Amino acid sequence: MGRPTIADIAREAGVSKGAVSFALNGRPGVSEATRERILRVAEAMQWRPHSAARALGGARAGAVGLVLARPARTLGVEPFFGQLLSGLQAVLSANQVALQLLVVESTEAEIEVHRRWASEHRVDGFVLVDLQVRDPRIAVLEELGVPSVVLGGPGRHGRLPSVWADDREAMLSIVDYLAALGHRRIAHLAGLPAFQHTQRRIRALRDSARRHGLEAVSVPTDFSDAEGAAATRALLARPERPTAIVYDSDVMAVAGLGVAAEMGVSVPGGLSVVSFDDSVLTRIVHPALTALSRDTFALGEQVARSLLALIDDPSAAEDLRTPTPRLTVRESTGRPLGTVG
Amino acid sequence: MGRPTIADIAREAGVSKGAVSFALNGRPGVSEATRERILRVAEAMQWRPHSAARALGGARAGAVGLVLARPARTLGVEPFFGQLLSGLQAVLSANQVALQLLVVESTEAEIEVHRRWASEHRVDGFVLVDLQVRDPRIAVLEELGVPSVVLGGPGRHGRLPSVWADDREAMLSIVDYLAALGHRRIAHLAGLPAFQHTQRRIRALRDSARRHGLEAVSVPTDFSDAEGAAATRALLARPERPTAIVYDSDVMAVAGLGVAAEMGVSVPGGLSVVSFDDSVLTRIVHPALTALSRDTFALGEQVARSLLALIDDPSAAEDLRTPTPRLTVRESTGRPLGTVG
DNA sequence: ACCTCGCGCTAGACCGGTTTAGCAAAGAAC
DNA sequence: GTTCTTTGCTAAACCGGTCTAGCGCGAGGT
Repeated sequence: MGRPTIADIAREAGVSKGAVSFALNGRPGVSEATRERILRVAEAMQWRPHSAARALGGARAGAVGLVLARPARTLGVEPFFGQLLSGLQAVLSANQVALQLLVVESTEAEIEVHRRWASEHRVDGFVLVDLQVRDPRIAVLEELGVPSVVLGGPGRHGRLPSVWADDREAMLSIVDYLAALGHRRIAHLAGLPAFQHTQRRIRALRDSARRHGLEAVSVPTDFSDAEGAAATRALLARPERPTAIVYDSDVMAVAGLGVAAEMGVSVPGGLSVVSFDDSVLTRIVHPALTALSRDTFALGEQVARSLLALIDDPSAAEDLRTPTPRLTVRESTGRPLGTVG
Repeated sequence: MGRPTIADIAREAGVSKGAVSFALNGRPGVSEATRERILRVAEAMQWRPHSAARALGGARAGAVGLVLARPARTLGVEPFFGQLLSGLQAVLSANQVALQLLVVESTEAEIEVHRRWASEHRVDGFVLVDLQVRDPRIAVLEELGVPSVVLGGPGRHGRLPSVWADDREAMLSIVDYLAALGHRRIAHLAGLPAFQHTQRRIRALRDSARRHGLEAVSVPTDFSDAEGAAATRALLARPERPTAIVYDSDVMAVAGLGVAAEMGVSVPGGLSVVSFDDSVLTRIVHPALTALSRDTFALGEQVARSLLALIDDPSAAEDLRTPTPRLTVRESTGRPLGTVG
């Protein structure tokens, strides 16, 4: 005999299938004595639910989906996703919910997967990341009616609830700090312009620079180390080069650090470097990078909690703001040369 | 009406459920004309299979499992896993197979998840990584009878097929290269001693050093940047310090580079640095690191292909050797100071 | 004594597919 | 012309759960 089914347990315990189902799911319909007897039998026979059979009865699939639209080979460069995944898992697995992960090449493919998984009843909900400026995924997920949580905000995300951190405030704190050190020309190596958070950071920098009365420029990139390095090279080659550069990702920041070394620009003497993302990367390089620290693991946990709550009660959609990232000052920032303390 | 079922299609096309099933799965039992009519109707109604219903009939679950036993917060530090995941996905998703991912804290928990997923019929097979010296997971998976592929070898892995690269050969090529440059004292910052590949690399270094008649020492670590840095500091503080260090991971290598800078040891003049793993990390630091390059993405693809083949035909278990990693020389290695070319 | 209620349980429909047994009609073999 | 095969299809069982309708029974109310 293969795996025991509830029918086997029912026979063994001398009750009906229905009674077994009630007992195993802790719902009324059987007496306490019978319930215990059934549980003992189930335990003895090492019974486990068959997830497909459960999902078939219109119930939960017991899994949530995360689809990443990125070029296939670039995943794993960003420590961010590893951290996020770990956080998601910590909460999901505690609730016996599995995570279905898929990496695809484009947003169109991602939407197609959303449709497929939803209609195949493979998942109970989705996590949406990399929110774009006019994100086509929002409407599709709303139409599909699958509970979904957006990571990012507070921009437009339709009726889907989001979990977000205030990166505008974060950018302001960076500029305040650099201005206080005496920097007057700040560059910003931004990420993909299509992302909402890229736009928010660019705007925040512009506003803040105006208030402080200093020069600031944002250069969009594709988040890759190659573009980060190339853009840094271009900036440092200008006659009036910036005394500080803010990088939107730690990979670009490290690449920038390499370029500075290559061009003989000392850090932080000749150039201050700030990373908008913190990870082990920022600590293992030399000099260690000043960076915005946020608890990505905790962020993942929060997203998972929000999604599970939404699945339990689809009417309870609610945005949730997480703590604003704090600036961790390390060795890569200082007063620009020529400034007297 | 909700999602269309094959019953709806059958009614619409004027045939029975069975005929629809035959037609949609491309198997004999219906005429070509009927098949096309059914396919057109299914297309028009936007029918999608209900994965749970399929899995229930004793058929495939349409998913494979990957369980990682690591401290929750450390995932994402190693670019290796991102690459591996991408490779796995590329093949799996082309075959409409999903990947169930879970990160757990210990090997015991990992085994428990294997048991649960297998008995819940959630997955059709498993990918096993981080092969240990006497790995308790092997026996469990063999007992469960779930198709599984081991990443790593050629050590003991029972009757489970494995996909592996020859890291013994790889280590030999590193030592040959360093010896040719004139190095006579080589250190090796190894990974966790419990891993099979750690042991193989340590043995390979010892054997090779003996043949070349040079001094070599392996220091075990936990793969973390912290231990990598600490061990490097200890090595460089010795009176007779090594002129070259081989790091088992790129994260440790970068951390070691930082320590060298901090202690005023020039690279590659005072110290040559080699990383056993290649990723964007080794290229963005300065100096760029000489490293063993293997195509981790392709490795993931191969593992996925092997697993799918094994699921299709469980008797076809076969080990598969992938190309030996090749040494990519960059700027972090050179002749030791005091050596005349 | 009768009706009502709630409890504890059973029987069986149901979810959406796959698969098998079987049937009618047409074609082939003798 | 009868028998055997093959083709194309249908009906229904089946997978392993969930869930609803309903039944027998003892307790409580009148």
